[in-house]
Amino acid sequence: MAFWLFKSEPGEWSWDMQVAKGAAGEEWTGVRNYQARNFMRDMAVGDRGFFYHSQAERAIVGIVEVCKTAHPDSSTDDERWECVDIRAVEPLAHPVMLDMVKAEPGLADMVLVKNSRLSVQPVTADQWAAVLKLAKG
DNA sequence: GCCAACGTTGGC
DNA sequence: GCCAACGTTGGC
Repeated sequence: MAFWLFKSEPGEWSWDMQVAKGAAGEEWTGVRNYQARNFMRDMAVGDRGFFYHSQAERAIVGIVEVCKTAHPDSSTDDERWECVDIRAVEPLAHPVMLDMVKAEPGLADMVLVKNSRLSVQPVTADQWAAVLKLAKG
C-alpha cells in the first residue's frame, strides 16, 4: 500500500465536504497538472492519503482512502485529465500544521515542503508515520 | 496583497 | 527544440 497527500483549498473543497460524501467517496476532480495526474494513475484502491488544507489554514487535517482507480475527470471533456475517487477515513486528532512539518527534521524531504505547488504528491512510509506521530499532539 | 516557484504556451 | 512570456499556486 502506498501513501499520498491531496491538497485542497478549503474554500473550494474542504475536509467537511469530503466527510459528507461518506463511504462512497468523491472524484478528486480539477487536477490540471501532469505530475499530479501521473501520481493518481499510480494509485491503487486501498492506498491511504493525507488531506491537506492549503492557503490560510495550511494543515493536514484528515486521512482518506483511494476507493476507485484513475478514470477520466468528469469535470472536463479534455481526455488528458484523469482522477481517482477518495473517501474520508478519519480526521487527525490534532491537525498537523505546515509549520510543524517544517520544524520536524525527519520531514525535511516531504514534497509538501520541497515543492509546495504540487497538489497531489507521494508520501513515504516514514513520512506517513512521522506525521501521524505529530497528529497525536 | 505580494512575490517566488514553477508549469505551460507559443514564436522563432 | 529552445526559451521568453505569461498564468497559476500557495506561502508569507
